[in-house]
Amino acid sequence: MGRPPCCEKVGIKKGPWTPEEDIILVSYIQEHGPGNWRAVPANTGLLRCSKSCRLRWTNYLRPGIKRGNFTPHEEGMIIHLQALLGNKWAAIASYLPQRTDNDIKNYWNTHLKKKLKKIQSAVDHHQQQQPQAQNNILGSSISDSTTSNSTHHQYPHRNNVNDITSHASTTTLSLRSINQSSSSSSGGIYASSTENISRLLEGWMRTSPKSTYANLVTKPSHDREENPKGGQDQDEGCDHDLLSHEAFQSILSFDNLNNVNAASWDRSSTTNCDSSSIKQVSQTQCSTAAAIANEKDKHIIRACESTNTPPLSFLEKWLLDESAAGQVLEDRMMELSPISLV
DNA sequence: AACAGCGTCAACCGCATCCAC
DNA sequence: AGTGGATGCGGTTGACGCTGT
Repeated sequence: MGRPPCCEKVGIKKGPWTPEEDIILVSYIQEHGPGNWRAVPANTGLLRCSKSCRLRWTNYLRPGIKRGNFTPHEEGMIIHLQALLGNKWAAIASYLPQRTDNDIKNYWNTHLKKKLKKIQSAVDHHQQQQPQAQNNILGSSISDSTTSNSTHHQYPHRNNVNDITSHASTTTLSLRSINQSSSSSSGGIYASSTENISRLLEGWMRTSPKSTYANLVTKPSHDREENPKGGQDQDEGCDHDLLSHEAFQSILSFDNLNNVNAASWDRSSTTNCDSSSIKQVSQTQCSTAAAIANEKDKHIIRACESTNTPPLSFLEKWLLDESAAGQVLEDRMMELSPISLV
């Protein structure tokens, strides 16, 4: 007998979320924090299944999400990480905290795959024309990033080095030089969505000024930080102006939802530190790293072990070196390894 | 202007994994 | 150790918008 569905299919709404539903969901999560998704539809009256609520939150409403316009640096990181981890989108997303796994997956499938294919075919074509020159190009670009280790070591899940993505180093460089007509500019959908929610809120707040969400949007962020379980009783010093679009955006921003962040980022921290795939990769790579590390690396690994913090993985060091030290990655490394990297 | 084809991306589905009991 | 529920993840789908004819 198969497993029962995660929710009753009858009476469950499907398809795109409305701004009203978004408001209800955000309001509920603001009050209770993410998690216990099963309870969300029951407690909010949303005619959505728990999965759908979770997905909507993690992929769309969660604070700190950046949409559209992938930067060349992000592209490079995705290409690298995809080559290294395979289609472990959640793991990849943990290195790009502002991006969701869904976003990255979509971007990979719609943009990067094609780009790499194009580049690969160009490389192949070039190789046929000038095999000697091409060997030099590939040789130098790969060795740039792999030092003395084999490609197989760099991309442990790959067996077939002919896979286009196994040439990530090459393609990354190629991508940088070709430099992208980059990126769909589809942030507009989100923007218009939040505008809609903002507009809806205007009317909604007029009728229910005492609502939790009204408290949320008018309460100074420090109050919320200090009173993570809602703190509805401390709204002195803030007026109750209607919510502007900008204000709504700021509500959804990372900084102003700190009280939820601890919980809402459970997903991201999960993928940062606890996700099995990352754990596996980190473990593998740490042992690999230990084998080849110089004194500095060994120091870092030892320090991580002694402080019980996830070690700065070989992957991260490699990415940092490779990606010209993206700020996000650096920040993440500081998070993971609160030890001096000197 | 109407239509077809294509690209994009939000959302769904089903399986995997985790976790409490 | 086994079981079942909850959650996470990755592949896929379908609606929608854009572009070319």
